[in-house]
Formats: sequence, structure tokens, C-alpha cells
Amino acid sequence: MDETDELLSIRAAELYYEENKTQDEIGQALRLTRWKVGRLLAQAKQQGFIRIEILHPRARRLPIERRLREERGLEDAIVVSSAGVSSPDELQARTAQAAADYLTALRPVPRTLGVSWGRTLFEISQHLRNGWATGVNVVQINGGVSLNRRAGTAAATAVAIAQKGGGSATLLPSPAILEHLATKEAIESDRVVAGVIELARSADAYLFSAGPADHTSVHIESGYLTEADVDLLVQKGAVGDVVGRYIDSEGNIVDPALDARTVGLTLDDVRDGRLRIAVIAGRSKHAVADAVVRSGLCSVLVTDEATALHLLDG
Amino acid sequence: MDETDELLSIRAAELYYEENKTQDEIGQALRLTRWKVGRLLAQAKQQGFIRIEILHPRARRLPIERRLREERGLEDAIVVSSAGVSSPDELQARTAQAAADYLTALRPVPRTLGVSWGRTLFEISQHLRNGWATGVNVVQINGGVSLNRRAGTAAATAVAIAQKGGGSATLLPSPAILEHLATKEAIESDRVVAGVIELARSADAYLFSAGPADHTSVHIESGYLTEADVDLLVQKGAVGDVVGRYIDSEGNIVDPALDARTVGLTLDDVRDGRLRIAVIAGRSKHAVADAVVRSGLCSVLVTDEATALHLLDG
DNA sequence: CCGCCGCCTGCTCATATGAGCAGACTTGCA
DNA sequence: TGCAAGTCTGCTCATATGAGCAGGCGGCGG
Repeated sequence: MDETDELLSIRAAELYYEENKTQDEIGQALRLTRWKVGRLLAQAKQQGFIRIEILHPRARRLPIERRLREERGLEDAIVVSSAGVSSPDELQARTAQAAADYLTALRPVPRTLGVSWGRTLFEISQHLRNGWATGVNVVQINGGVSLNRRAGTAAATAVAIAQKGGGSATLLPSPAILEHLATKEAIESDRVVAGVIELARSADAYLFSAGPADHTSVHIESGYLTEADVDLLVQKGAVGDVVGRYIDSEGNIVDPALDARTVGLTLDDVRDGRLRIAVIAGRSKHAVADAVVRSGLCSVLVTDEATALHLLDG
Repeated sequence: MDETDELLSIRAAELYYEENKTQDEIGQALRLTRWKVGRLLAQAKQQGFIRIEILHPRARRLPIERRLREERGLEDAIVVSSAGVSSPDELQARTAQAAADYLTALRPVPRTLGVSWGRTLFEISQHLRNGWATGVNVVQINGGVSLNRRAGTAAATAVAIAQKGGGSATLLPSPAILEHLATKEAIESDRVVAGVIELARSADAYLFSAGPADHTSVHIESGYLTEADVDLLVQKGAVGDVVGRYIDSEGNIVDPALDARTVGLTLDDVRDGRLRIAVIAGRSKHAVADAVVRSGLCSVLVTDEATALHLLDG
């Protein structure tokens, strides 16, 4: 396109989009036929001079969702728009809302839903509406009895999701990570615990997030790991955790010994699930989101625009 | 609009603008009639959920131009878009380009064009194309013989505009501001100088910018004023200068004694011009732009989006 | 409980837009 | 210079969209 046409296409776009003129009127104004005007507008669009944004907290980016499905082999993808977002918290809230919307619209409604816990899951539980489903039974898929004062958010999350969905919650009465392998084995051999894990394995769907491998990790906050532990994991290549299990950029377990002390579904258990919904948003989770998608841990991803684009770039 | 409709309108907008579906297809997808879809889209637009931007250095904001004409009584206004601008220099360049475009398209072509000088005018002269007009005679409307090494930009500006327009330049051989009133009167009584000023008064059009009243002023740079002088002017209410004359927010001369020592057209001379094109861009010139427009110094304004919105807010 | 008012819906019809095509025009090459 | 290929133009026709209207529905006051 030569310079003259480029300028004309801009003039035409101004008249068309800002002044609501018809292509015919624009033609008269610029001494062009209306067909020429149509072509100029098409060129302006195609060259990216026209940018259309949907400004709304609930806005999604369907073309990016499509690319995630097609290029990353996801069954489904939900990408929330970052347009007009001013803080990471806002982005997190939008993503949680989208996850809640997705669950609500999900058909067939899962009878048993396996959930992890953490900040993201808690926020999703808050965004769900009463009656989002009728009779959904929720089961925890990884240990979450907290060791300190923030106790109970793991349980509260599962209970809230179940309650608002008109069902009941089955909690996994165990810490996430134990200090000794023997303790972990003892706990898992407990009838109740083993039963919960068995139930979790049979869930119709899993809903989980992923944590970044850094000092903001909820495992540090909850007292399961120290900052030094996490630093060490990072040195070994960890990019984040899923259901309490730390993975590298390929989705492989970084520290098998640590993993053996972690209670709940294994990553392979998760991969065996039919519907595996991961909800991952925010700059700090780009790397782990990538690992989760690449290694097939999720079949459905709910995320934000920037994270999605990161996945598609790589 | 209730919450449900709001959400639907966002879904519809996504499908319409991002996926290029027809309203009919959207209707099928969302189980609505196509008329409902059309109404939802109209609502989304009207509520401002849809934002259409034209991303191009030459893009203008016609609705803002219209408002400037209607609400500020300008004969014409050119507002360049700030979309995607990263530095003040870029904004300045866009505005200068727009001014050059405006001059080039101007009909009838002025036979005599009075110009001021400064960074903005210089940049406009650089953006003009060879042959932008045929036989335009350019006359300086205020003194500009420089006192220091930056000498000659005033003259170079006028000459470049004239040369590229296939005409010749008439320079005003005088400093902008003189130290003593007597000197100024002596200079103005010189036959040549008086003749140039007389010619300037009869110009078909004036093209000028305005300077901010701060330490970046080109008058300080050129040595006509000291920083202390400008500080004093600011104390007296100066918001900037036009053709070397400092005005307050009402467009009145701030310091009559200083004004009397300034060579060139008076502000009233400028106001007597038929076509008075002011080119003013940048955050630091908001106040002076306001004064220029309010006091009728210009009949045509070329500016940037942010400055224009500032003028309309007040 | 009934009737009136106003909003919302889905229509008809007019208009605006996009697809595709035939001819004119330019451009590159022998 | 002359030819062939590709590009651009302005058309016809099909489709998508918007304006405006009649009927239906729900809400409110009597």
C-alpha cells in the first residue's frame, strides 16, 4: 500500500469509526467511490491501524482462546481481557470470576468435583453464586490442613464451593507436605484418608490452580516449606507447584523425595482425569502455566491475556 | 440495562468484533433473535464498552475537533491522536506533521504567510514537502535575530517554508526583545523593519506557536530573557508567550513595559488577521493554549488530543 | 381485581456493506 | 515497441444491518 492510500485509509477510518459516516458519504468527502472506501477500510483493519477493544471486567479474548485450543491442544480455554486492568489483584479477580462463570455454565454438571486450594481457589469460591449447581459434591485432591493461623482456608474453600452448589464437601484431613516419609505413608494408609483419595481419583472433574516457585508461595505462608526450601527447588529447576507438587518447565517432578512426602493425588492421577480445569493468572505464574499446559496437566485453562500470549509465544 | 443484558452484550461484542460473526450467527449461538443482538451491540457501544482506536501517527480525532469548533468557536481545529505515543517529542512531531498537512491542503493558498519562529515552527518547516505550495511568500511576524550560537533557526525556518513553497522569505532583521525601549523604537522606525512589519500586517494568514512560561522557553535559550525574568513573569500571572509577548490566562499582556520592548506584530495585530493558525502541543503548553483560544488569538488550532481535552474541560 | 401505561419484542422495509467479476490500466520484460 | 501478467477499478448482486412500527407483556394505581 503506498503512502497516499495509507493516509486515505486513515482519513476514511476516522470518518467511519469516529464520525459514523457511511462509506458512501466518505466517498463523496474524499472524492472516492464507495468501493474504494470499503477497500481502504479493509486495508486499515488488516494492517492493524484499527484497534477494537472491549472494555469490561468480564470481557474475554476469543481469538486467543481459539489459538490456545488449536496450537496448544487444549479442550477449552478461557482468556480474560487485561484491558484497563490496573493491579495484579484485579486481574486475579477477573480470572477467578471467569472460572466461576465457566463452572456455572459447565454441562454436564459434574457430580463430583475435585479441588485443590490456595488463593486462587478461594477467590473462585467467593465468586460462585449460590445455586451455581444443584448437588455438586466437592472433594479435596491434596492435603491442606494448615499448620498456622491461616488455618481453614483450604477447608473453607471446598465447603463454600460445595455449599453454594447445593452439595457437600469431603475434606482431606492431612497436611499438604509432611516432614518424614513414614508419617506421610502412615497418613495415607489411614482408612479415611485413603478413602478420600480414592474418591478424589474418581471425580468427574478437577479444578486446580498452580503456585509460583517463589517466596510468595502459599506453602511458605502455610508453614509447609521454608524460603530456603523453595530456593533449593528453584535451583533444581522448579517453576511452580500443582496440587502441592513442584515441577520443572517440562512438568516433571523436581524433587522426588519431597514429592513422596506430599499428600494427595499424584500428577499422573491428575492427568488421568477427564476434565482438568486449571486456573492460572498473573505475571509470576507464566512459567508454571507453561509447564502445566505443555505437560498436559490441564485440559481446560482459565487465564489472563498476558499469560495466554506468553504460552503462545514460546 | 440489567446485569444479564450487560453480560450478553459483552459476549455479543466479543463474537461480533473479535470473531467477525454476523449478528444472526451470534443470535443462534446465544439463543437470541438477531434484532436483540443488534440492540445489545448498540447498548454496548453506547455504554462505552466498545473502544475503537485508530493507531497511526497521522490519525486525528475528529469528534474532538468538532467540539473545539462548536464549543470554543474556532473556525477549524486539527487534533492529532495521542494513541501509542511514547514521548513528548513524538507528540510534537505528530502535531508539526499535522500542521504541515493543514498548510498544504489549505485553500485558497495564501499569497503571503506570516510566521513566528521557535521549535515548533522549525519542526513544521521540516515536515513540509517541497512544492507544498507554489509561490508562497513568507514574512516573519516577530523579531528573531538570535543573540547566540543557535543563531539562524528563526531565519532558517522562514526560508525553508518559503523555499519549499516555491516563494521567497522576508525576514524581520531585529532581535525579539530589546533591552531598552529607545532601541526598540529606533529599530522599528528603520525603513526596512517598518516595511517588513507593514507587510506582515497585510499577510493573508499567520502561522504561529506559543511558548510555555518556564525555564525551557526558547527566549531563555536564545538569550532574550533570563530564568529570573521568566520567574517574574510567572509571578505576574504569565502562562506563556505568543510571538514573543507574554500573556496571562485571559490573553492579556502581563508586563506592558516588556511588551513595549518586543519587536513585531502586536497581539491586536495578530487578532486582526483573517486566518490565524496556532500550533500548540504538549503538556507544558496546556495553560497557554487555553489562553490563546479563549482570547481569540487563533482562528485555527492544531494541537494534540490531551491539550484539546484540557481546553474542553475548563 | 382490573385496566392503563410504558417497555420490550420481533417483525417489515430501506439502506449499507461485502463478494466476486469483467474490463481498463499499469508494469515488466523481450 | 509490443505483449503478457498482474493490479486496480467500478460494477452487479447477495447479504447484513439499522429504522421504525404494531402487538404483547408486565408493573402500577385505582
